[in-house]
Amino acid sequence: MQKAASLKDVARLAGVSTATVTRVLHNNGYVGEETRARVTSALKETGYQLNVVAQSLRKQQTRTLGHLLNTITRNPFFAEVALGLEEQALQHGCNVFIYNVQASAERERLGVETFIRRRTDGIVFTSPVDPANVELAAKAGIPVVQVDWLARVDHNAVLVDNEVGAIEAMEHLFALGHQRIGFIGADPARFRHSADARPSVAEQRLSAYRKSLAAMGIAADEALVQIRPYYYSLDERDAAEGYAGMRELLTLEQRPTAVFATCDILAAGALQAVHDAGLRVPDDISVIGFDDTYAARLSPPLTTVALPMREIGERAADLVFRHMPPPSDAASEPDIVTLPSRLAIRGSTAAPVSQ
Amino acid sequence: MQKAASLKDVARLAGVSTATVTRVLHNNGYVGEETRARVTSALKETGYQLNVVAQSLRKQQTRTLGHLLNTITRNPFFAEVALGLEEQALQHGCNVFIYNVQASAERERLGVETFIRRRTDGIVFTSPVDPANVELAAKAGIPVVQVDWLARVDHNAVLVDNEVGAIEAMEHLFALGHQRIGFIGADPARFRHSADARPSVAEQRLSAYRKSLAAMGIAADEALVQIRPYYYSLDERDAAEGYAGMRELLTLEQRPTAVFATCDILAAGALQAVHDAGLRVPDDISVIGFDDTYAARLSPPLTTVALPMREIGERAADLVFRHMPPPSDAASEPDIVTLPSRLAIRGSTAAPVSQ
DNA sequence: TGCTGATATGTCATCGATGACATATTGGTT
DNA sequence: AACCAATATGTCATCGATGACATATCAGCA
Repeated sequence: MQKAASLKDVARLAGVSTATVTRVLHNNGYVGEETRARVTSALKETGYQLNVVAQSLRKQQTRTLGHLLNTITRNPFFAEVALGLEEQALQHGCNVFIYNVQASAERERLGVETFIRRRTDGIVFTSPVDPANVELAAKAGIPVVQVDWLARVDHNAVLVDNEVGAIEAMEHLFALGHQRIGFIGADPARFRHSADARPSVAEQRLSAYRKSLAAMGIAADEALVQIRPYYYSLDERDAAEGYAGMRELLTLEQRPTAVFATCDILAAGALQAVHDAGLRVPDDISVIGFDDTYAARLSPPLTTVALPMREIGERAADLVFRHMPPPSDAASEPDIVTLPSRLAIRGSTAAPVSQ
Repeated sequence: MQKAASLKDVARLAGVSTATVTRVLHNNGYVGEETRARVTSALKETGYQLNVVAQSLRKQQTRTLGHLLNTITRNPFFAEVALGLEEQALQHGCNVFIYNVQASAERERLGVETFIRRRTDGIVFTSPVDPANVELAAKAGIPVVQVDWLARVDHNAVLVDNEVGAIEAMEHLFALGHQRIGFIGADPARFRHSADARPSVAEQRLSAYRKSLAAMGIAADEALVQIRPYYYSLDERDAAEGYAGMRELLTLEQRPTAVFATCDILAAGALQAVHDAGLRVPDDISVIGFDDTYAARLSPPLTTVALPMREIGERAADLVFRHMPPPSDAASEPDIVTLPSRLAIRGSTAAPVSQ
């Protein structure tokens, strides 16, 4: 409960000046053998712990990152990103401030202002809500990194190529022999930010589905495309949408032999629908998911497009540090890193029964 | 990119002293009508943002909490707690530093020291690894709150009554008419911290299972108790353990009509085992889980003991603030808050088929 | 002897905000 | 006229660490 010792206290105890204590602490400059010993023992005795607040003020650097998380309640994807970010920040001696934005542009703005006032050395936006807020941070001179999605290419970003991932998923199904492939996904319109913004994740996955079919010369059948209202709530609501989507597909006169769901929760709901219809996965119908949230790793195991979540966070941290002043060399140009996804083949996909 | 304006800059622009600017900023003391206007417009013009670092140094208060998370990779339980904590901290104008401990006592110590150096106003341990680290923080005079588990009762804590929760789960099964109830759970021995420490979560749930049976006058049958090695990894490994545990139970000559699993992932694996054995839940066998992670909310929906995760985080924040200096009144005594769990009855439990 | 460079240590302004204190100007009261 | 309280604003030490700079000592060398 005694207030913490300051440099001055240590200096007094050791009978030296504060400058000498600093020199011992950081092991630079000249310090006599005997003096060093006295200071060291004084440090021990007082239980001195550096005051990082004072240090930050003096050095004009807080060794702190701000992480704006667009949680949309519980999203394991983002939690994993946060972990990677924190891990990597630690490597650089930085700590991370968490700020849950909850899909609100207003809260996101508050978060940015908080971080500006706290003089964080960088800000990471995981799924930015409003591009204007990214701009706000950048204008304050703080290095900014966007994760998962970006509206424009003016700033650093760590992305996943959703299109490639989706195409690989489709090609996996093609390779197994599927031709009639259903789609269950979120409504892209709900996630469009502005007319000139880059396509949303939902849009990318849907368009990749269409492109894949076209590339295979398979005629598009809109009856196979189930666009569902929810996305990213990641609980029973979304599972229910996946369930409903699959139900629709199963009632088709000529039902699909495989279904591509744009996220694991939708896929999980879809699996249940198959099961409840008295059919079996993957014998009667294959299901493939996206994201590799651990919903995919439970039972039954789901084939899915795995995103390197941890690594995304790590790379985001790296980008921040590359752009911290003084900007390392040419680091004034925005860096855009795109990481590959990986197809995790589990038990929910197999060759179709020949008809 | 221009460095941020300071109070002095604003003062100069407005032609007043820094004291006056402070008064305008915090709206206290006397400020003339016309002066206020000049200052206000100077604030606007410079885009002034308070330097919280300097403020913290001066006020000897950082408005910052440290959150030590014993993640053990991805645990949605803790993520939800973190959210509640952050949310509530925000209400008090505080931001939260995240620190992932990854089950390492050494890393936990580093985290505590980091927070001491950063002079956080409080530290929350979610599932502390080593009680000594809690002590370390407390000795530095920082209010400490333990979440989920505590070794001794010397410090504040927010807990859930695992025993009551488990008993309610058992009583739910009894009420449905089950008598022969299996158990699948973690090995308590793996989670014992020290001889004199309070029982671990795993121990509490197991002993509640035994007590419930005894209270009903049902003879204990150790063949029904499946103690499995893993716990809290929350991925396919744990699901596999649940699967294996259920397999064992199903091969019993007289198999249980219901199974109590001490976490949802074990339960999820168990469900799969039932399914693969050609049996149906809940028709042939009931399964009940614990925690209400969203593994329970997918498909098929799982009856489970729901923990108020968000609220746990919120209460933890409250406790920190109650114990921040000056300690509010009698708040020098440790506060131990125990929150109730809630039985979330979903589709995985039903009356047994009469035999 | 006097000079140089290496070694050793102290002084102090600085980072930016705060608030106690001092000072100055009112209008109103006895 | 003298005084007081309310109003208005400025001065400056302080929080703690840092590092530029000044100073001091000493060994080695010309």
